[in-house]
Amino acid sequence: MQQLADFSLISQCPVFRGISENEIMELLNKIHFQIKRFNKEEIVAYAGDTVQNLYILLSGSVKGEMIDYSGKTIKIEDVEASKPLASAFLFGKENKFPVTVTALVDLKILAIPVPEFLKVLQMNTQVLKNYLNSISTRTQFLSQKLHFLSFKTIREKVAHFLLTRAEDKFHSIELKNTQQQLADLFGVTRPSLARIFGEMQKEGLIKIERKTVTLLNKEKLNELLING
Amino acid sequence: MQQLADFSLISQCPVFRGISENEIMELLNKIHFQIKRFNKEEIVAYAGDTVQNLYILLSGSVKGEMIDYSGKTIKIEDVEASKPLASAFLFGKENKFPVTVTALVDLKILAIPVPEFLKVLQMNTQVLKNYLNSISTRTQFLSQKLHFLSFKTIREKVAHFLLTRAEDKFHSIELKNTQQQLADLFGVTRPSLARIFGEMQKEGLIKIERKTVTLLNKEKLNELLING
DNA sequence: TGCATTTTGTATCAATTGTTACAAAATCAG
DNA sequence: CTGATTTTGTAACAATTGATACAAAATGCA
Repeated sequence: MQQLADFSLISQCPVFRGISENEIMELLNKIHFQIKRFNKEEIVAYAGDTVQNLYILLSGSVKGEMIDYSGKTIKIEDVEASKPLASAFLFGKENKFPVTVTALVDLKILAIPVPEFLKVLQMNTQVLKNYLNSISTRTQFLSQKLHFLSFKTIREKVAHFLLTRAEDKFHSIELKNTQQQLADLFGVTRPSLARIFGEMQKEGLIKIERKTVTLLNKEKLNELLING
Repeated sequence: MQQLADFSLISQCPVFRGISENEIMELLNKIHFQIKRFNKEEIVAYAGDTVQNLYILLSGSVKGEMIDYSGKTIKIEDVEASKPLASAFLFGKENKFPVTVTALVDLKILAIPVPEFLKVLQMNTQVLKNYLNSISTRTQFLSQKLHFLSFKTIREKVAHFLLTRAEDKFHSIELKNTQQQLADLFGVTRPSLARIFGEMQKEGLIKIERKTVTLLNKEKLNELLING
């Protein structure tokens, strides 16, 4: 009975999405795995530990923390059921936990050893696709974020943001965020962003009315990205 | 004969590393693939095209370029035989060429359709491992770079760099780069970096002799990362 | 409508970094 | 060793952004 509930949870995990509970049962019957239980506050994995299993949180939630050189901990992120832990760190050169993982409540974790998970990937095309899509999407997200961070000045970030939003043909954009939210997105202060908006408006690059931004000179906006 | 030369090239590609040419022949016999030829200057793929094949450059080299809004092109990177093209963009939400790919010389490309490549991944554990390792390593590289960029001031970057290099126990580091190279790594100018080194030395955080940096106060260096 | 709250525009000053320049120190080749 | 080249230390000034503050404008709600 307990097992049945688990399978239903597993099917909600991104890695097993689109697969029936019966199929999941069949798959898992063919491999070795463990269901581990942790009590609240118990440490699930230490930062630096080699990742030897795919861990899927079946119930409860965990926090990820980094430990600095003086021993203090800094919280990084929370993960809730039924998501995998460190799924981007199963393979590759640095297949180690980037953070120390601690149970926030009593919880259960499905642990599939990497060699067994490889078998699953080879047995089931859907799981293979799911996993490849998941880590690829993550890579692409990081790539975009990195590209965005490569713009150093606020002007460049704004120009890139506006040109990306405007696509090819359109010349006006509806902002759905406040300046504060945009500023957070760009990693700058709100007054600094407002200053740039004001300057770009004075220079005739854009026109701002309420929440609508009109691009008056796409060519010059684009030059901002290239030259500097 | 031509085919044999190709297989030898394929075996040097990261995705097929560790697999004998015979095995590669057997694998490829079971799937559909194409060997495409492009003339110098011919466009292999346009930015935005959906990536529908795994492309492996068998001979020659290509350049990747982005096209900006005014139609100008900016060179991004070159790829030479026998590397894959856009291998991180076969899957995921944005499985599109991030750049326009142009042949630098006459060249040959092995094109394996994604569904066929999935079959290869399921038939051969080594290829599966190679591919997972390759995109995971890339993700981890991007993660680290992103983490590094999250440090805003030069002081933070230097502190993080020094503490990471010093590991846990050691207190001195041999710099193997010039200040100029370090400055490029940090994305700052050389005089700015030198200024920070000077300041940190005056404050008693570090001591610099020739190429040796001694960490005099790890705790304070660490505080730089937390507080600011 | 009228009032409270949120958002925006703007100003001033401080902090950080870039730019440019130049000389001292270190390294290298002959 | 010596002279040429590279690397480093440092200074003065400009440019950019952050921090803080405050009023005007917009928005939301009773």
